[in-house]
Amino acid sequence: MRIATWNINSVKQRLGHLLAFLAEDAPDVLCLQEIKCVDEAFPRAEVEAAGYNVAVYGQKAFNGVAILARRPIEDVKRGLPGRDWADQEGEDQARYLEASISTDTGAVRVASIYLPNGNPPDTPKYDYKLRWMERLTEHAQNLLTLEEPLVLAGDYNVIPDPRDAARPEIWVSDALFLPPTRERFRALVDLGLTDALRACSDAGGLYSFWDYQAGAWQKNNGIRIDHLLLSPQAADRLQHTTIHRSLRALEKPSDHVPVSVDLAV
DNA sequence: ATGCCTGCGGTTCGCAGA
Repeated sequence: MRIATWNINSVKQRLGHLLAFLAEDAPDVLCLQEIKCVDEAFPRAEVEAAGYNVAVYGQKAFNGVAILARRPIEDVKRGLPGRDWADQEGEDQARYLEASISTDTGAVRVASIYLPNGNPPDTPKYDYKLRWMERLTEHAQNLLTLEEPLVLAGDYNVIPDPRDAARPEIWVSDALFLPPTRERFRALVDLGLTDALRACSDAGGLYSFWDYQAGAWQKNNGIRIDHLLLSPQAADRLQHTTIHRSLRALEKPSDHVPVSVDLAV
């Protein structure tokens, strides 16, 4: 089965691209981030007509995550345990959605993750990012005790390694690449998770995001920040990881492209 | 050194993103 993740940067602006991707690539599961709408505004009818079930955790204007799946979506959980950290206005941020997807050989647990950006680093936004990462790690530790196929997929807003940026020097003071960020990402992976792309390739130049500004796409000035982290039971079944680069060349693209894994289940 | 773009809310600008 194919499980994909995509920061779509507004599902309303990108509905055409979304339906085309579902039709042409036909992933079994698609985790979306930055849908930027409330639950009621998600284009559920169009996505269901394309053959997908939908689980949404949205909010007004910002953030928002969803899980689309051809098979039934069960045991849906909105937010990290204990509710998400409140922002300065006291509202919860819709950044984590988890569910179980049935397969012929058992269930796969999937999470759609939109990890906080954290910039600028000398502000509470960075503290929020680091604490969110610690809460995610604590939750992942609990999920791993289930010893089931698990895919933690999403926009982590983390550049794990210098080879994951075309120009690492411009990110050295950025919340996506600062040592505390990378250390916490490493701590998450070190629980026993596998970075699916790195299990398939050691190469540089494999990016999932290109900024809209300054011709980043045309210069291939990209970074790899969208990741699928696999439990041992999922990693054992990993066949392939794909970065769907061509979507960045479309008219009115998202600044991120989908990344997918093929699992032998 | 700064802004470069894009989406959103709400109004022609500010905020957020990365």
